[in-house]
Amino acid sequence: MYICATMSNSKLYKGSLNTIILKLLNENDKMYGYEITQKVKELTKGELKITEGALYPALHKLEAQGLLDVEVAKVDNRLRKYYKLTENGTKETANKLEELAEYIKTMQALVNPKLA
Amino acid sequence: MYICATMSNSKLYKGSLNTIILKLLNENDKMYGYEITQKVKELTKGELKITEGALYPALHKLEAQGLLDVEVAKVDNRLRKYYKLTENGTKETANKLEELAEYIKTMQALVNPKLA
DNA sequence: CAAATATACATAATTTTCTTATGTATAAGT
DNA sequence: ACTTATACATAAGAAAATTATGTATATTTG
Repeated sequence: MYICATMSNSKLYKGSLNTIILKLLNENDKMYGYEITQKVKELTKGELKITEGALYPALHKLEAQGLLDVEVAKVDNRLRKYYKLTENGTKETANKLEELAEYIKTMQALVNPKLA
Repeated sequence: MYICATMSNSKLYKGSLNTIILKLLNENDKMYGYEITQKVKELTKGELKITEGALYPALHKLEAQGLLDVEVAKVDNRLRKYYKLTENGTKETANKLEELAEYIKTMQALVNPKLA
């Protein structure tokens, strides 16, 4: 028997995954997919879990948009795909971060109008 | 000829609409749909526009979930549907607001780890 | 040493939640 | 008269997740 005690992966509002990926790559120069999932888990103390079904398609799309470059490596006989920001990716990171800040401000105006 | 000068309705991250609706009803006791769209526009100084295609289905769903009660009124020969929180709706409002606060904290941990 | 867990990628089916487009109807402004 | 505002509604489509699988190698553990 198994009693589920986990908090059903507290909400990742749809639309913020790209921002997270770009920001992490902005800080860490180059990362591979699995590393990103672990980093997010670590930084949020387990609050947020990036699922593979969301992450890998997102990485592929960002690459297709020219925001990321890929470099394949073999470590311990296992494949790794290192992603890093292109020039446009760096610009887009700034945009996304501003968008996020704007969103947070907007939501606070709605949810906490006294502080606005 | 028409040159579009609008900022393509600055991002509403998917998942936050219910929070907004519940919070507004928590503050204003009872509101009707159109009123909600106007209130959001006002509070966010035009930054956020709730589309009808999103709002009405959301209201219907919240009602179906037992979080809202409806009361139909006729004002100036026009229909209005006033929504108000049920008891469960009030509880869920608190949950959603906590969820939002959590999300903002989480995103700040990711995007601004120096402050964490 | 067999089994389970961790590392590392990937994709398909489905669900959720929007946007866009359309429709109906009345009231008020120009 | 025509446009804009008020007030509801729904359908089609898009976007972005979740969930469920699948493959493969390495490491830990009982």
